[in-house]
Amino acid sequence: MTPLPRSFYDRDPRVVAPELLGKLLARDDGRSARIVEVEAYAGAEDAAAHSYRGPTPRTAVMFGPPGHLYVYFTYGMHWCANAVCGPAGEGWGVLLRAAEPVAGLEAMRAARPAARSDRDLCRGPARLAQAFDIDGTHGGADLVEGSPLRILDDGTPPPATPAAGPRIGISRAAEAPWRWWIPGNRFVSR
DNA sequence: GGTAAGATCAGC
DNA sequence: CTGATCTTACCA
Repeated sequence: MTPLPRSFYDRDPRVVAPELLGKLLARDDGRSARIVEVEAYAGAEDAAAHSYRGPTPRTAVMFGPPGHLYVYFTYGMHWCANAVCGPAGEGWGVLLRAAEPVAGLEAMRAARPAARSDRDLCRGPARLAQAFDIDGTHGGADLVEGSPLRILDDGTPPPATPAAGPRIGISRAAEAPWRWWIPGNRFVSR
């Protein structure tokens, strides 16, 4: 159970994303969930990325050092979380789209009263953020040390053959197959 | 200064 | 399928 080191994140998000499958998102209060679905966003070469047109106040964290959390607010009500990747300045990141709850389910249920079953606790990027009580205050949180949030390696390897396909909910660069998930996993959002 | 679209979700 | 709800970024 060791936190992923900074070097893990310091690579292209299209390499990092599939390797994040099977890792554990964890909070210092005991909540943890196994990551089963992710999407890569590739900065200046990716028209679907928030960072596509360069840094803005909102996306500043994406252009900072890797291994930090880029949290954004969307649709007037939802927070979503990304792991910043690559060298500072690239604007690369991996959106955490879905996870399988492992521990601290009580706290997740309390954070997500709308969830109809445990399957829905972390099934979708905004649900995942809500289950972990992630919001704007966690923008820039260090996933390696010094914040309540971590991504841990418990020895579970990523799938040998992850499923891949187009990303969800975007209109530009909609063809790029930069979404990865654990094949057959029931906690994947789609 | 106005406006359109948005890396979504829940309920009908 | 649609309404909710509001921030950001882009354009005039």
